[in-house]
Amino acid sequence: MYAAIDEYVSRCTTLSSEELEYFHSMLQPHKISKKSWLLREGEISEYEAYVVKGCLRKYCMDDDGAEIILQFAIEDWWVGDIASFTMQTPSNVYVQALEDSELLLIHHDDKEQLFQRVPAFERMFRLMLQRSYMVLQDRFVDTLARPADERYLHFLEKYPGVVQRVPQHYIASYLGITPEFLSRIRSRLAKKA
Amino acid sequence: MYAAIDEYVSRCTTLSSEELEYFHSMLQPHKISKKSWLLREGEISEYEAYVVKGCLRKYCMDDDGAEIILQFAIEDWWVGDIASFTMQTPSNVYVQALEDSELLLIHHDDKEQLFQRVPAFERMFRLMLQRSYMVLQDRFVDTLARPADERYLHFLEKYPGVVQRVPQHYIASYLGITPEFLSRIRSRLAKKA
DNA sequence: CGTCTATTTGAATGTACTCAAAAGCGGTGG
DNA sequence: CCACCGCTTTTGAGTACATTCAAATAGACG
Repeated sequence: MYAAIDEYVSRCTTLSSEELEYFHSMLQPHKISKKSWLLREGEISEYEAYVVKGCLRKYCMDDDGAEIILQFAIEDWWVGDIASFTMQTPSNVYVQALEDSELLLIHHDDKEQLFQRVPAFERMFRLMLQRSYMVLQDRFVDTLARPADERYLHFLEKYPGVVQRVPQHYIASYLGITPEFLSRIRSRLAKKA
Repeated sequence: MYAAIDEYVSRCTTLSSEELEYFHSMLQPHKISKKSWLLREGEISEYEAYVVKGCLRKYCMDDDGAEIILQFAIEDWWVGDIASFTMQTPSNVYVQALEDSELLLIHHDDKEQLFQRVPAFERMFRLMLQRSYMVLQDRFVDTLARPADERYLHFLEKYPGVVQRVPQHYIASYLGITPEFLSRIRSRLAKKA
């Protein structure tokens, strides 16, 4: 259960076995079934989730009611609404399972306590956040500077395995295009090869 | 010199006067003249900058050599390349002054030391980063979901004062459109009113 | 005043969208 | 096991938002 997350932590920092055990005690194993939500718009995010097994999506609604996918989270990713979680304010995003999934949840209050007791975690989560920021910035630049077909190819490279697991119209949403247009892109690419 | 940044810090955390003084000792006042760079692509970012007075832009180049503006930084903003600064790797962004500006710089090593000595700063910079992340995410969603004319109006609301200080084609770049198109948007809006 | 850069305007083009309908696919129940 | 239902993907035609290229105009600065 904890092998993968321990490996994750060890890439950021080194902990004593007591610290690691304390960390484990803050985590709540949680199963979530396909299509159910971990968080909905308007709710206050109590937990952040580490994905042990499965696949989720984080998305928001624009004013026209269209969904915009912000993140896919598969094994070894964290997912949550940073804004709602840290400020304990109503969320404007949804987090939904795309497959039956196994998560490790950390509660807001436990995370604060963890930071107090083991400052190395404050650092770890700061580094995680930095990484998320860089990923988002790259994606933003990509979206502005590249046409949709290139963005799709980049996506295939960056997230191998996700395409096979996720319905195509979600990928279109992630890329910022309509499902119809992604379909056309794929058929064009298929012809070339 | 330090009044504004102290106010900034006090919005995040409370410090003793020794801690505050120690913080000041880590900051280097720095003047930078219009059109010169604080950081160029390929360089390793040594400093992050707090803007006391003036205006800067952070931007990157796409593969076609077109500039994409990532951030404007005016008074009371921090600016820097998070990726290059934290990982001490070559930057892929530029930070350039758009006006003669006064900055307070913090060196990478000094920031690390600051985190060691005053853990409250680790927290402060994590909160700053969280805010940056949320701002970027909002902008990203805006860019995907909204047409350019609405994005322009949002920009005017969110950053009042920037439009007057910054050449229009930079704003177009920030919005992810061509200068010609922004010009048309503005003339359309002018007709309506 | 002249030069250089920024902005505006025009015409043609392209990328991506909308709406509509057909085809494909997967799960469920008879 | 097959038939049916709902959802996803594909295909087609018309459209819109935004771009490119070119040229004219306006502004800023020495």
